[in-house]
Amino acid sequence: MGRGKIVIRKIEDTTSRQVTFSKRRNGFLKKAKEIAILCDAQVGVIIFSSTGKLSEFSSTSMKSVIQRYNISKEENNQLLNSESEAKLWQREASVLKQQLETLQETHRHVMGKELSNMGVEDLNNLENQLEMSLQSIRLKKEELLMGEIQDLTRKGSLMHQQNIELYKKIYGTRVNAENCVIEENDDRGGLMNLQLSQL
Amino acid sequence: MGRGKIVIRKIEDTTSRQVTFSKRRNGFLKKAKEIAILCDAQVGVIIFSSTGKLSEFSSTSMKSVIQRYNISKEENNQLLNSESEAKLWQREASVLKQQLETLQETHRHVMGKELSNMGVEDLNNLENQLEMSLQSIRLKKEELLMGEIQDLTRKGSLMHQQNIELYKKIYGTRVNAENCVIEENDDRGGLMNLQLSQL
DNA sequence: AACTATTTATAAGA
DNA sequence: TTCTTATAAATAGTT
Repeated sequence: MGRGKIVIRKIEDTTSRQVTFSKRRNGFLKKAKEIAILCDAQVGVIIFSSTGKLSEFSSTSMKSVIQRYNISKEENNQLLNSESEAKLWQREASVLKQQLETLQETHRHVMGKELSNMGVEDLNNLENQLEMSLQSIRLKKEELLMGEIQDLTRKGSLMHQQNIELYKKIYGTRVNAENCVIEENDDRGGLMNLQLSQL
Repeated sequence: MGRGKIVIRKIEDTTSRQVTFSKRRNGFLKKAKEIAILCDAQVGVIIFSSTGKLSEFSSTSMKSVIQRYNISKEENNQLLNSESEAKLWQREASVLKQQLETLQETHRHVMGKELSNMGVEDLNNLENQLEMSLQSIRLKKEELLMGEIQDLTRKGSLMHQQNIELYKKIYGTRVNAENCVIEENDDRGGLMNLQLSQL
């Protein structure tokens, strides 16, 4: 629709492109207005020129058009629009904050702080709980220590055995292996030294 | 541009309106495409017909157009777009969740649970902490109980005094007030009964 | 969904 | 940018 027919491809000449943009944008926005009025449609148009300048038209507020668009899309695929997503995370944060604060208060009580607004009954419960906890903890500690002792004992025996073997290798069968064990197996350090000094 | 000139106002006839909408929408979307290509513009078009049907065109993704639009608007007024707001709250929730989980683990340890991955050193610290907590709690409990005893004692004395006064009123000055106190002030229940039975 | 007379948009030029 | 104008494109009313 002009002096000559044109093909629809990017206009390379910058000036020409900007002139065409300006003309067509006006026509385009006019048509947007017309269709909105004539056909009672809700229309939103956003145009960024190649120079980055924003032009827009919306029959109702752009926000409401975009919101309706998002809702429309949301129905098709289960994607959330960022607005309701924001609300969702806000709620999530609020719930977490509440939980954290509750737990923090409980924790302070357990640490023996801020006991002012607790009754005797509460204090008794807390005391009993902590005593049970202590019992568990001591049991666990004992278990660990016992394990460690067992482990050390096992390693000690092993080393002791090794010592005997080494002793045998050095002194052959002439010496009774048992003779090297002077201090019995409650001094593994001594055995170790013996082992090292003999090699 | 048709057989006759028209005025731009809502077409009241529904069929006619829908036909016109359909024709103009096609032309409109075509023009949107053309300006995007010819002028290298970023274009977003959203149209809801009067029957609620969505038509759209966007040169890049609609999301990116709307985002750019929001950023563009954001520069004018300092409002956050809901997308970055969502990210903000998401980060907040993530931080809170982390804190909560850490505290929950600590709390479980304090409750004597899940001690498996703790060392002897950790268990010792925990034990000491809990013993200190217990000390605080017992102190507080004692304090409360002592307070309660004091309170009861005070109330008891008051009641005792009242009893004496009441006794005096009934028997006048004939009887020495002190005689009514048979069981001394370590049995206020008795005094109370005395008071009630005498009235 | 076609047709077509007419209006409208706009390309090129000034 | 804006105006002009020849012409392409869109479309109102009709079939």
